[in-house]
Amino acid sequence: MKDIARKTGLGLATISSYFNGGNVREKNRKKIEAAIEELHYEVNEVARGLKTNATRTVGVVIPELNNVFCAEIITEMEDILRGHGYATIVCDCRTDRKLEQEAVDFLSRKRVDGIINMPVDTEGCHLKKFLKTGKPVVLIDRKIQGAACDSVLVDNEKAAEDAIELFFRNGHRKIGIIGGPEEISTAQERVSGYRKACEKYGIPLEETLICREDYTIQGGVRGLERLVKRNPDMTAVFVTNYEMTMGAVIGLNELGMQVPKELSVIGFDNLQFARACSPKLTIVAQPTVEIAREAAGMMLKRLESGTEDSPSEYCTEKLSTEIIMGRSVLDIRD
Amino acid sequence: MKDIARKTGLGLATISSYFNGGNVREKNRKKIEAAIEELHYEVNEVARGLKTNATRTVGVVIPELNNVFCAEIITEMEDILRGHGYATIVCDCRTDRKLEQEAVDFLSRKRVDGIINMPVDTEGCHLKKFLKTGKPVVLIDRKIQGAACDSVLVDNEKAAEDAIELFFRNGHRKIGIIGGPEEISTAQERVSGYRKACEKYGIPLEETLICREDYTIQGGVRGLERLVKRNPDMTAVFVTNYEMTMGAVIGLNELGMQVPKELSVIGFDNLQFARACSPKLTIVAQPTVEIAREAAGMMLKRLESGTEDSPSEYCTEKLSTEIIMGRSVLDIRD
DNA sequence: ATGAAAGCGCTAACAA
DNA sequence: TTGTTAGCGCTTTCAT
Repeated sequence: MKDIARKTGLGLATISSYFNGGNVREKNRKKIEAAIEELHYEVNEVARGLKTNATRTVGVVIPELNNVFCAEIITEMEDILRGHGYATIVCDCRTDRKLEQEAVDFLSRKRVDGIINMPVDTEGCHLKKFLKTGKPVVLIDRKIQGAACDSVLVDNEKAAEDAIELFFRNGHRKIGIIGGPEEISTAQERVSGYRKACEKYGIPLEETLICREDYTIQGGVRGLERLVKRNPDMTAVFVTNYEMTMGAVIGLNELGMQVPKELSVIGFDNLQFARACSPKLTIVAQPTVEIAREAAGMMLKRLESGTEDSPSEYCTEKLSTEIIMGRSVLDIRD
Repeated sequence: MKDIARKTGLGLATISSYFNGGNVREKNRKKIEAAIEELHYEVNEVARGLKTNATRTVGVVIPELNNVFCAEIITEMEDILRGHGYATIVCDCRTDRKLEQEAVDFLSRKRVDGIINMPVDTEGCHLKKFLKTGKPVVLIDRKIQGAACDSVLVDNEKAAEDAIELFFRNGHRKIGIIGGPEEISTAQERVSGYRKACEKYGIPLEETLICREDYTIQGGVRGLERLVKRNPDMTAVFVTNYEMTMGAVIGLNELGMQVPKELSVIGFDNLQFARACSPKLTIVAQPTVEIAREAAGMMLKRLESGTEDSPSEYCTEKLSTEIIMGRSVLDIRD
């Protein structure tokens, strides 16, 4: 910047003013532009960030980048944030608490203006230090009890209830579920939705029909094999996230079982994958785009409302899922 | 930092030295640590970056985050770079040249130490300015003619030839191909590999068997429908990337066609998806982990070799693909 | 509308 | 080993 000041004979303040939309005389504007061209000048955001104490960057911490649900949300959020002049730093913590803590600390040292997080640590310890800075945090997908921040969630109990209801209406009474890890709130809710629905429809709860896996493809394969082996009379299975759904389909495939003749299936998320299954898979789909929009919107609101709001009014948005019909649920009513 | 200097009665340099692994007397080390704790101090990487003119951050620019091939590579690269103390800023440019240019410029202003890029602009215009800074660039997956940087590629011609050879050995002579966009080097190579293989095996080339789509799921659906309609006697199809493979499977599904009885198929990438198909899909798989390792390794080498190397010795690594057998290729020899 | 000067939080060269 | 000091590139009063 000094160079361009020298070249144009102007003061530093004028150049700075030029870059920040201030008033600069037409003549000087031209001169500055010429100098920029000649010197290949490019603003140094590092220096600007130091001075203004704002990096116009938001950090995103997620358990797995290599996960369609996360990837879809991030893609959309990034678009929106970029549209408002904010950059995004994505950190994938490999579903590891320690790496998650490191990611948040790293972003904090990089002085991001806010963090959007799909938490692995359900206690939220990793966010404590960052929250003390007064900068905003938005949680997505999983809640943390008593966290001082906004959240965007999905009605997971309802999602599971809808799936069980669909099975019930088609005559199923022996319905298995491949649930997620005990400590993740979405997994708790989906399994409790299953339990409540069974109760509601008078379906006897059998613990052998409930299995917990780890939200991975391999987990889905294992879960399906286990359920099938333990419950020869089971007629339907509900799988509670996308990776495990893919795993369950692989398992059925490798066991040579026919869907829906031998087993009815309702999966989770990823419409395109559902379409690629034969027959087309019926799924419960989460509104990824809306989740992203909502989260980005909340973050921008905090960021742009100059001063921090009163810390009491943290809001929690709960979105609805939707069943997308395929042909993987057999009507066995006689 | 000043606060902790005041609190401990030490000089700034001592504190700085403490943070940068210098020698600090045990007594003072203790005092500093106590002060850090008390003040919740955290290094300001923005300031450090300004001073040292090195952010220990590498930028990654890719066409789509929401793409398994990209996501797998990024996940692995991030891990490696993090292990060497480098952070990663990922920019998804939505397969848009303008956004790609903006992403590179953004990273440049953020003063990243290097950029890893899977280019959309095959001319490489977007990198020109950044390359002038003398900082390293590593290209992955797609080459750019005459670019002053390292590249990690895959032997795409060989990949296509292997697929066609497999079809040929199983008696197929009417083999369709769903190719990618004309301007992308991988797409060119995969189609030219197909042409060369046909020549080699004496299979007459028919232009109606070749269709070009855009590497998306919808493109795959369209391509498959088009090929099937135009070539009633076609017995096999080779699909040249993962998204289009999924699309082709969807198309086959929705057309109610049996694989491999009515049509043999070889897809591309994503073993898990191939396993989920029924029957299991035969695919050509790219070595994503190796690509990531190689790219991260090249970047680290440039970054850590203090001074820039002689600009002549840019290297290009070419990795091999592998066929993973499924049951989607029918032997029609009589 | 423009210029001079202070300072953001840190590192590094030099001196003690 | 520790302290002093200058300065990284920018923004921002406060004068002019």
